[in-house]
Amino acid sequence: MSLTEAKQHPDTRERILDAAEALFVEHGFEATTMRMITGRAGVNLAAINYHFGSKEALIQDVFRRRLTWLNEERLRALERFEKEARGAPLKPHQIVEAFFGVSLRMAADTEHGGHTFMRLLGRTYTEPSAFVRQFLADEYAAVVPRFKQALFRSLPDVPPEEILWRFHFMLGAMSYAIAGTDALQLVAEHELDEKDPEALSRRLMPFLLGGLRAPLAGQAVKTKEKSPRKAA
Amino acid sequence: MSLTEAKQHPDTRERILDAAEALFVEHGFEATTMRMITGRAGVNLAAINYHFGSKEALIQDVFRRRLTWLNEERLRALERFEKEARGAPLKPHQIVEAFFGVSLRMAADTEHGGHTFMRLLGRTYTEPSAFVRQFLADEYAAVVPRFKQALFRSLPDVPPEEILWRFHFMLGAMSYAIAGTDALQLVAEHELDEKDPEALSRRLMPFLLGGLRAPLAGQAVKTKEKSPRKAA
DNA sequence: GTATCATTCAAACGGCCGTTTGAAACGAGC
DNA sequence: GCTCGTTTCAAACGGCCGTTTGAATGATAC
Repeated sequence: MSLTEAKQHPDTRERILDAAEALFVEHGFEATTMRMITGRAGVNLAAINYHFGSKEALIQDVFRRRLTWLNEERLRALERFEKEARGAPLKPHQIVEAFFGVSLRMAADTEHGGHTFMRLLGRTYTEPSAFVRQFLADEYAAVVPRFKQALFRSLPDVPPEEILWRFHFMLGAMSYAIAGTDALQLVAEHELDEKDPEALSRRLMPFLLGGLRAPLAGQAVKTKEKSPRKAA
Repeated sequence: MSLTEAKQHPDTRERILDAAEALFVEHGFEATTMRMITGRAGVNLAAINYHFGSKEALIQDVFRRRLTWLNEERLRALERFEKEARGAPLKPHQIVEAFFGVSLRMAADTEHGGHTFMRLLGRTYTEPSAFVRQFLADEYAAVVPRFKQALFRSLPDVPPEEILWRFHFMLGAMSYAIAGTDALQLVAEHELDEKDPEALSRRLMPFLLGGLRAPLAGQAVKTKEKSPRKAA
């Protein structure tokens, strides 16, 4: 009874997932040891293998816990817009909003770990480990084709291949934006004002749309001409 | 003499740097072991500690070997434009060309390892390891303020803070673009055509410029609503 | 109480890590 | 030839890795 003063164990699994998530962001998968995780979580070393089976399985569960919901939410947002449109092609800003807006909203949640997770996710797109990449590919299998198709319909004048590249560029911009302050300090030696995450969305979304709808590089843009400002 | 048929050792240091560079891209710093590096380089395990002192020092030398030149080249390109301009502010596309064009040109060099290095560099912006981040900050100390100043002058109507963020977004887009095919396969399950690196430049530069010059989010760009939310 | 199941624990396992060592091999100058 | 400084080599070092074990503990139902 009174022997254990703070020993309460409010779901060992969850404590481990939280600790692992934070440590993976800080140090990466390989550099994060089981002893670091269990130490931070305040549980026994063997708890990871007992509850998850292996370190690899733990990594996958860290992603599954939030990524499944995130992708479902992305699809729900897209479908909401498509319902509104009644069969008409969506506007680019709607598609961008459905995919990246949902992500940024999760990144804005600093209370329940959404921010930490989105940083991890951004870091992981470039993660080379084979099994992680395979895992991500599976998790995205349901959502990516839907957004590709929506973009193709939305921008019929842009070659599909070009659209895929720009989608990729947008992913990169967002990931850096969220992984954020770390790399940013390279650019701005002093803290860039607030952590206000809604502000990030206000900054990032125009950039993404500007890039997505930029004129194609059909011919050299370099000439002295005055870059024909095309109105949307 | 004829005893050694293929034993020729064309600079052990260089062989180690090449092997390490490639392996760091594939597996990350932590997951790449000295034995993997020396094995691939065909040199003795102790050679790394003999020639570089430690694994950490090797990592730094891998970067120094190319990054110093890259940043000097970036500065040279910027200064060339500034000389042309005779004191007038540069055009955004010139600044972007000076910074990112040089990078993309190095990424286009698949013969001498420039491509491998740029992939590593992109991966490393999000690298959390403290000493790597500190090292990068030092290496960029000479070049970043120059480009910041050029951008501020080039876009006097855009708040400096906004410019820094957009520079950051551009960095992210480029890094993903170069780190490239790996994360891209998430989006395009089949190979995206060529590896032609000049094509990447043709695709990326319009995107970057479109993002950089996108209208601010001050007011809604879209006709529908005015997004009355305003705090700042 | 006793039996049953899930969970926690301290301790140990083999294996690979980055690094060090001392001797062997090499090469240039004489 | 020999010397001397540089480079390579096989072998070993202590230490930490992810995982496993078997016993202790807790909770639940009878």
